[in-house]
Amino acid sequence: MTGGHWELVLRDHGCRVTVQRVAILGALAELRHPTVEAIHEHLRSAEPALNLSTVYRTLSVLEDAGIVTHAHIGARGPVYHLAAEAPHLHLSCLGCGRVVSVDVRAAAGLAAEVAAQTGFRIEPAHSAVYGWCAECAADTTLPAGPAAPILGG
Amino acid sequence: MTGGHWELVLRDHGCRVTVQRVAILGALAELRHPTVEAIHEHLRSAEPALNLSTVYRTLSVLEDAGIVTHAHIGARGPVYHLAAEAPHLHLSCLGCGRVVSVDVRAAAGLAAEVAAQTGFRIEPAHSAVYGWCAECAADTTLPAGPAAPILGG
DNA sequence: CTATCTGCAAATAGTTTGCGTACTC
DNA sequence: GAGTACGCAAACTATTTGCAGATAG
Repeated sequence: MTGGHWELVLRDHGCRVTVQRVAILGALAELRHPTVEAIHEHLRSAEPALNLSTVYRTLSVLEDAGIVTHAHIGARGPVYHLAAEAPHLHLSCLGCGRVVSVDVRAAAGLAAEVAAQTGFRIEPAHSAVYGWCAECAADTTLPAGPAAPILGG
Repeated sequence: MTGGHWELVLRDHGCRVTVQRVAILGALAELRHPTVEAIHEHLRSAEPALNLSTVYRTLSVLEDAGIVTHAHIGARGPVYHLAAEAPHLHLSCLGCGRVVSVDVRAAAGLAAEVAAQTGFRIEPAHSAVYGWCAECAADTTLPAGPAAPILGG
């Protein structure tokens, strides 16, 4: 995950190498599920001149190149991560907002059931499933959610 | 699903009854997974003076009252439906954008697996799973997605 | 009659785009 | 040196808010 590594990745995908692109890839490797704003904020110290619109444009370029993907998690807008990461399903906590990842294999049963019922082929890696993380589920002061689980267990 | 029905529902939840609220509830019953804009558009003929901001405010009120819920499906923003509908999991097609519903029971296996691995308690009814509907999955002219399924089957 | 709701218009937040300069190859 | 990317500022879209008149209870 050195700067040189990112140069190779960019070149391999036919992208020009720029300071901004390497910095943004570095941020993606370092942060968990950053929003556009989070990436920009994270790089404020290292690259003070980095413009928010450049972050948007760069993410778009990196995504087109297949280096990066995004998922829609909650109202906070899309979050980005490296395409090379092991594909994972995003669990978004309705209480604290944290995002937990699980291997897409956990969704194998769902995929089979959905395919049988509707012919729909799901892409777990692109998806967000909402719910309550272990801590928030234990917190009875939170609104409705945890008190009335839809599925037993 | 008569107008009178919605009056009762509103009163039962401590809400004032207005033409706009009844109309919006009617639209929610009629449309599948409407966005705010879709509701507004649908009611254009019946309630030409209905303002978009009223739709936003009304949905917020109805949601606070527990009559309506929303789910985040794709980049198109939140979609709304009646809380009384059978809870369902939303499948959002990356190709054509259509939303398919399946019973939350399809996610029982996923819920158990995720709970065991991470303690996370999922809320399938609030969630969106992306993928490709039967038609789009068969369409080889579409980008990346359908050609490379992550999960076999 | 009082409290709340609605329509209108302006404000705000998030994202995209045009343009001239700076940088990569 | 040619073509692309960047920073800046303005445009655009989606959503929220303030206010005065209209409506429900």
